[in-house]
Amino acid sequence: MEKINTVKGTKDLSGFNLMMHKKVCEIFTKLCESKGFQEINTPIIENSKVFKKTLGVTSDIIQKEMYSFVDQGGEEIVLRPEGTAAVARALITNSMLDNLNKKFYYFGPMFRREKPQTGRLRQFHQVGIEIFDEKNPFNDVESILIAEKFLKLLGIRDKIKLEINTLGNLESRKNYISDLVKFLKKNISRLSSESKKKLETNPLRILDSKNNEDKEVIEESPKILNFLDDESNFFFEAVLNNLKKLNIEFSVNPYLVRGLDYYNDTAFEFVTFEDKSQNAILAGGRYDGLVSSLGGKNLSGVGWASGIERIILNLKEFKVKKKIIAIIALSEDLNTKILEVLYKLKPFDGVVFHSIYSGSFKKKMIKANKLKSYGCVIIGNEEIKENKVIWKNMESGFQEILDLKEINEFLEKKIAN
RNA sequence: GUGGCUGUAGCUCAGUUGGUUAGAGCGUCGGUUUGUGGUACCGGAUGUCGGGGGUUCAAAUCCCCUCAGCCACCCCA
Repeated sequence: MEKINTVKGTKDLSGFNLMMHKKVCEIFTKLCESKGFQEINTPIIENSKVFKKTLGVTSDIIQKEMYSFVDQGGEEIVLRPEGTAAVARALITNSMLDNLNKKFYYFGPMFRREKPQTGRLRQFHQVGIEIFDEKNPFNDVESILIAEKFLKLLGIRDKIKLEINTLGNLESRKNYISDLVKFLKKNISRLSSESKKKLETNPLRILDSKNNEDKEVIEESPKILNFLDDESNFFFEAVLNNLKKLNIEFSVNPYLVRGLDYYNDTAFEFVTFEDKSQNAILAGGRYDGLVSSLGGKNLSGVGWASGIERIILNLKEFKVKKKIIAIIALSEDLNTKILEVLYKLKPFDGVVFHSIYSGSFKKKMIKANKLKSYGCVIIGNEEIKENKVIWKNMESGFQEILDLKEINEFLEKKIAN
């Protein structure tokens, strides 16, 4: 029989891996809830317009990475490649633009048809936040602050640096791009062939090229910071000053740009220090035009998204201290009693009750041991006649007998230490 | 999408210039008799050598194609 595998770039999640996943989401959820964010859960399939109208026709995502299909009703459907545009769409769909609280968080799978590598999958998972509001630098800082806190809670902040830049408002950016293009055209012979193409389609992206020849040209090229108008400049300074006051470490990277069209002004990235390919752990920025480009009112926003798989790559193993308690009976005719006990037991935090039904008694003990049980509840033929069971501490080997009636209270004490 | 590397039991790998029934460690399973695990000892099982085709008397080993993973580019979280 031919073995059927997962689709390229997708993974089954189970066991330890799944647990890490859930842990990241749990930390994220708790943090966001405590800071007044509310969860939003948008569908995995969307009308393709949601992204085509917002991400930019020159972006790789739109050009070649979206999973799309025409459904039986003739509608062009895509598997969502990212979360921000979908959340913005949801606000419009559900008339939430005037809600008092427009801070949202989400997590879930995203889909992009890329060539898979470590930290780059076709189905990957993101957590993210969005703050929709008037354009206000404090929101930019708050979103960065949440990111900062999130990475700290995960224990990976020290592996990661924060880089920040501004793309300026539309006006500033337009002026900058025209000058940049002028300069690059003069030096076109020195550019890589990739960058030559981008000159026509997406000149800003030339700035973060890793090609050495490009880098030389880029160093000499005009800088966005010199093209900011007063408004953009004031906004960026406000963000930076607040970060400084809050003792958030960052460095301004004038070559940091965004791949998606809807971004303007603040752009930031949390990247690992190691010089690897998939080193952006968390990235975001401000988007003024997003909501209106989807037909909503003129409402600005700022937010970020982070790849769960990339976080996990940097995570030291979480220690899960789950205590396993095996429930076994001396003979198989007592298996019904196991079920009785299992049913009687109340759930304890961090405790897993594991019933074992088959094999000789010795086999069951071996199995309990292999499960790394903290203890065993043993149902013995003699003891059960008096409604008693045996408790065995698997670390010390010490055994005692207890009343079945008091099993919850008894175990509560045993588990506590 | 482009280029490079890799692919042998569940896992980590070994496999000599092509040459008999493809190996090790770990894990797994069974045993060392009674209502008690861990250590020790003994024993068993497992592989279409990623898949397909070709060269050859003979292929895990050479050639071609393909798939998957990894690394870089690209892109991005």
